[in-house]
Amino acid sequence: MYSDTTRAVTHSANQLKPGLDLARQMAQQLSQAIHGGVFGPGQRLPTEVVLGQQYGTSRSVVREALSMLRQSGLIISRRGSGSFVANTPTAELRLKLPHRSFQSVIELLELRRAVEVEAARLAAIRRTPSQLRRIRNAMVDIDEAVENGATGVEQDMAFHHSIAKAANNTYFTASVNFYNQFLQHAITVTRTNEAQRLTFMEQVVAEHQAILNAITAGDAEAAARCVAIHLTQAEKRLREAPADLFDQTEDNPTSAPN
Amino acid sequence: MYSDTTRAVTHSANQLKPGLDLARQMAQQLSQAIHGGVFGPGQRLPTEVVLGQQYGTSRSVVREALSMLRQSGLIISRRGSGSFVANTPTAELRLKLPHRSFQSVIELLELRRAVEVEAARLAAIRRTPSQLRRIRNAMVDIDEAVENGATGVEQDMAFHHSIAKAANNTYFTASVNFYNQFLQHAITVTRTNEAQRLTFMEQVVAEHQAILNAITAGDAEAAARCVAIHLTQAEKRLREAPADLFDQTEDNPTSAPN
DNA sequence: ATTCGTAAGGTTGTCAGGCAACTTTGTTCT
DNA sequence: AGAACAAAGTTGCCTGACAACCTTACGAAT
Repeated sequence: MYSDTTRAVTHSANQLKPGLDLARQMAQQLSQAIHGGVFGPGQRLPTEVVLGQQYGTSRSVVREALSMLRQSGLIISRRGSGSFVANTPTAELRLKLPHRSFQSVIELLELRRAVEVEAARLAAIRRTPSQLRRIRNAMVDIDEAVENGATGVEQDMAFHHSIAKAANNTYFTASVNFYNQFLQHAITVTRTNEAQRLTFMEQVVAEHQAILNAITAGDAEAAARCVAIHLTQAEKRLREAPADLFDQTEDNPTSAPN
Repeated sequence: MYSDTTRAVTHSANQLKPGLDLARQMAQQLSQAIHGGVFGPGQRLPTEVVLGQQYGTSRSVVREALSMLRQSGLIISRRGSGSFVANTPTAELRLKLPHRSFQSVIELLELRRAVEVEAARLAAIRRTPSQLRRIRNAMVDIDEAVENGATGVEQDMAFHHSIAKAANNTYFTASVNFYNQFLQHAITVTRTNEAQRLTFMEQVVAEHQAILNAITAGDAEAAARCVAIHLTQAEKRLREAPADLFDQTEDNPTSAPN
């Protein structure tokens, strides 16, 4: 039954540069092989010994490489049986985030704008009535929270989340959740900018309202435009926030030895 | 200088249930210790041998545990020096994706369009001369690969990667790399659609050329438009690919032994 | 013929020891 | 004091081995 895997040829180039990071190289190649379809979902891949022979490394390296893929959720290993490609492969986007650096927040905002503008465009077209209701409710929640003296940041996140969900595309919601997790701090900074708090909140409410109207009307282009404006303004508001709430250190050679 | 770590007592309970997943248990405990502040950012943790003694395991288990933490971005290991707690925490976006399902590929393409359109817009404005050269080279590489009978998928990925890089925003490059990892298979499917291979490639080349021209000219809106067209067309080409190259099954219990 | 048990082989998890490459520290020489 | 050198420490990688577990095949009993 396992014979088909044994005849699996050396699946192309398994050259490893002898220098360093042997395991990482191997993991990368294996990952590519899996994503490239060389090993289908559920399929058993060669044993650790065989992999070691194919790549010309010892079993230690193979094990560490497999360990990486395992932790990435790409494969599942079972003692006595073998390592199998996961049936629902997962991929991870790992971001290093000095999440107090001003520049990194700006860059993250740019990515957020890219994703949420498109999300809004799709949401305007695809939103179901109940999804539209959820968006509307989320907006009300923001007002409520602000009136109660809260920053409303959480509710703001929920608002954007509801829009992403209305796009009816799993990846958009996952991405938006991911980004916002880290923008939360930055936005909180903006909201606690007491000097301009009221005018800021007025702007935010108006911009949100415009987005909601566009999505309600089913006007995709308008929705996209409104979100773009909203996030551009958000960036502007962030730039006007007190700078000392961020770490200025772009790179910190002492704490980050190469 | 390292004396403070050596005097580090057995930092609480390092009991491991002897049964299974020894490395995972150890990684969990170490992770807890780090998050709990036992090991501060930048601090060196005990050597692998010492850890093995403390936890009563062999160095193999220690190395696998550290490998996990390393891949989680929690620590950084340097040969000859030791393993150190990372100072910049990382976060991960993890997507489960039935990567052969047609619908999921379409959805992923939508997200890709969102990101890469904006990336192209930024690239048109921010690209340095050398980055522009890299994009141009990547395009040439595609032609070359195709002429040599290859699918050119890898080179295509490199092309889009170079554009993302020219946006000069870390998060864009990371995201594009992330998405493309999974679209590689799908695009390979399209490219191996022999029936329409030539006409497809002609289209692709023309679309790439248009993108390059817009970025070269520094025309942000045109660049965005061209990428949007390119990816919309890519989706169209994908839809015309033989359907039997995908798994229709949303979940496949036979190939997924629990 | 089918079912069950058992033995054999294969595979991952863990252990043990060792060497090479590299880094850090300490010492000696100028 | 500064530079060159020696020594010890640490991770990356290799080799070999055994235990726990799974899979398969074969034979015996029903």
